Parts: sequence; C-alpha cells; structure tokens
Amino acid sequence: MIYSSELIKGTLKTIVLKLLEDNNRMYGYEITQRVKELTMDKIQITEGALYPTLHVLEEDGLVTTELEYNGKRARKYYSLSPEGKSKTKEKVNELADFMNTMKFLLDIKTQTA
Amino acid sequence: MIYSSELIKGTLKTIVLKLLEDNNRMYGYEITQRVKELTMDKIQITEGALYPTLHVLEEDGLVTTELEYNGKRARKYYSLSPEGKSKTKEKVNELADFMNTMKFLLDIKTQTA
DNA sequence: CAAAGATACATAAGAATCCAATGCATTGGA
DNA sequence: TCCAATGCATTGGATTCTTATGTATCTTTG
Repeated sequence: MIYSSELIKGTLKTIVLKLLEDNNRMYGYEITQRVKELTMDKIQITEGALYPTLHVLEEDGLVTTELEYNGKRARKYYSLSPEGKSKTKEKVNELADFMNTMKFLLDIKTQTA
Repeated sequence: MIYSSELIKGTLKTIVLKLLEDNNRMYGYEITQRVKELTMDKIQITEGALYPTLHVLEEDGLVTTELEYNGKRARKYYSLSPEGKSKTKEKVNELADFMNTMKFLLDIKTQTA
C-alpha cells in the first residue's frame, strides 16, 4: 500500500525536521531514501516536494546547509539550527497530539443520537 | 491548542465519512459542531472547507442527501451510500495505518549513521 | 566499453485542497 | 428589538504537493 497523496500533505515538513533531529545532518536524496526505507515504501517523498520544502526551511532559518563534494558529485547537507531544534519539538508534539485526536475520532463507534 | 491548518488537509474527507458512518445521517453545521465538540475545540472545520468536501462526496456518489425543514429552516442531511460505506472502511483503515507509520517515524531516536 | 540505472541537485506548470471572507436567511433569547 | 447562534452556500487566494522536465555524475552489468 502506498498512502494516497493527500495524507502526506501537512506532515512532510515535520517528517523532515524529525529526521534531521535524529540524524544530525542529511542531504536531500538521503532523506527520500531513508523515509522510503523506514516506511517500507509506503511513503515516497518526491524530489519535487522535498526540495522546495528544504528551501523553505532554510529561508525560515530552521536549517543550515553545507555543500560538500564526493569527487565531483555535490551534496548539500542540511542540519537543524537552534530555532530548528525547538521548532522540531513543537511540530512533533503537535503531530503526536493530532494523531491521538484522530485515533479517538476513528475509534468512536456509537454516538448519542 | 488548535492544530495548524496543514494537518487537517487530507484527513477531512475521512473524518466526515467516519462521522456519517457512526451517526447514520448528519447535516453540515452539525458536523462542524460535532467535530469541535469531540476534539475539544482542537479541530475546527470551517464551512468553506466542509461544504465543498460534502459536495465532492455527493458528486462521487459516496453520500446521498435529503433536504428537510425545521419550520422554515432548511437542513440538508447527508447519509452514506453503499459505495460510501465501503469507501469509509478503506479510508479509515488507510488513515489508521498511516498513523501507525507516522508514530513509528516520530518515535525513532537513534539511527545507524 | 557502452548503456542503463542509480545518485544528486533543481525548477516550473498545474491540480488539489483548505482558509478567510462574505452573503443570505431563520430562530431564540436577552 | 436586536444580537448571537443556526444553517446553507460561494468566491478569491494561499499553500502544498504532483508531474514533468532538465542537468550532471557515478556505478554496475552485459
């Protein structure tokens, strides 16, 4: 099963921030592969979605970047800034809370009609 | 806490379908109030989001409608069609699975670097 | 050694979805 | 009598993702 794309909306930024929190620094392609691997192919982040998101995170000062080379192959490493770290905690907490709320909604069987 | 709007995206349709499954039939305003009440004001569905969603569900044949009057006050009741019922199970299962995946992602603390 | 696939960055046009604002009308209570 | 709540709905705009495309390098395989 691959999740319908609408489900991914709104969670991408939080996923990226969380991965960066856990891994110190990562580059774009690595993020797509890591997510694919961790979710057993259920979530496949496309590059067209990821790169704009990373750029926004950078503009907002939540991540810093370092460009490095493996031979001639460029890699742009992303790391959380101090603001990024606190923002990550916020976003992760919010998403965890949201999921609890959703779980509650989905579990409801009967209603006072 | 009110969830940032991005989080609601992608889950609205499933929430509405699930509520209709549990309650047999509901009208628009009732849905907004029920969600607000069930989530302790954390999820507030705006009418500009709800009505287009309901109309799409109707176009897709997932819900049927009945217009009724309380005095002169019109109420449009929505009910699941047979397709709507099976679609609801699909969507709820998908969302439950997605939430498990997200929970897994958010719980990860250390990574093989 | 040539070709194909994987790695690695990026942008652009369009679709989808939600938000904020607005509008109209009715009902109930202060 | 007036305001808040109820109840429907639409519109313009913003945000966010998808699909498609582009460039280039590295690695593996026939």
